[in-house]
Amino acid sequence: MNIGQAAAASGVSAKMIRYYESIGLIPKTVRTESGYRVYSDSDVHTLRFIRRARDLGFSVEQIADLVSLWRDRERASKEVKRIALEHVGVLERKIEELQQMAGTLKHLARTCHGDGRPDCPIIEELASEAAQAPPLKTDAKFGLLGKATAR
Amino acid sequence: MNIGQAAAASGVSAKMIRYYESIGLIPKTVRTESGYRVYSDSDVHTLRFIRRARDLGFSVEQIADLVSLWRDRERASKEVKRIALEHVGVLERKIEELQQMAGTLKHLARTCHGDGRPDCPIIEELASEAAQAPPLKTDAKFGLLGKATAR
DNA sequence: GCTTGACCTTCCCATCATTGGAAGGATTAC
DNA sequence: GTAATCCTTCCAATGATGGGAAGGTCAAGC
Repeated sequence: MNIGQAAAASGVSAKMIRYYESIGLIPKTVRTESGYRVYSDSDVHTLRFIRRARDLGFSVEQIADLVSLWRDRERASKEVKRIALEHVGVLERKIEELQQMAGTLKHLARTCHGDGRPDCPIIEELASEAAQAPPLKTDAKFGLLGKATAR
Repeated sequence: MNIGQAAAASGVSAKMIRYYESIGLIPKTVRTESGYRVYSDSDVHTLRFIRRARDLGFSVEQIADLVSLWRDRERASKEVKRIALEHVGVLERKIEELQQMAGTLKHLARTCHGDGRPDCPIIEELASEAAQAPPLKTDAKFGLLGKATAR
């Protein structure tokens, strides 16, 4: 079948199939005389595998590992589990971070009238001085020069 | 002060300060004769405001709105609250999505031995046929042609 | 046989926020 | 004066995806 049909059957867009091929996640396919890519049911199966992993938030790099583990009949489930749990850890850290953000904002919104008055705790909090301005990445490769460099 | 000092004082990297200037999030600064950007304490205040909003996950576009609302003494808190709550909604949808992913993976990992044996429910689930392959975005602008186009 | 329309190809560009680096000029410390 | 550190602009890359142009191919209908 052609790429469009493989896309429809796998749920991975034709664009992405070509991209996955270009980065080596999937091998180069056979082509017709005129250059059309040709896919087998087995290829579609692989694409569907990839799509599921992607839907679970795995990165392309992780997916590459999972695909090769999938192909390896002798694999140890230990490795798969390790990748999965590592990813769970990443997801959970991200969740916590978002929850922190949402919590802060909800709290601020709760104390905001939300009417026509200009008073707004949300803005006030954002503008407040009481913030640590920690990990910085400036152009400077070393700390600030001297002391009274400011003007 | 110079950009490096403004960066250190605000927690926004020099790179990002220039970027924010280039996209118009912050106005162009005064320059010294030799072209160095010069920042005031007030500018640093703005940058810190921006950094906080960014830390709360607001997009640059939203931050631009928040900054202009901040500058507007006559603003209605209603608008600020609307932006904040809209963002909370986005965050919560994202959280739910990630929780779904993490939940599925944890469930799969729980049923995986994680030892040297090749049996692995995680891989099996990813490879299973039982998946809907719905919303697709192919190159094709219309559905598949005819019926027996495949070869 | 020829047109038409849907499909395929490659190539480039854009996203979003951020970082990295190169090449070169300015300033400061010593 | 020199070296270290800062600044400048410009270009590129990230990750995964979509948009679109320019052009070739295929199948159907006339």
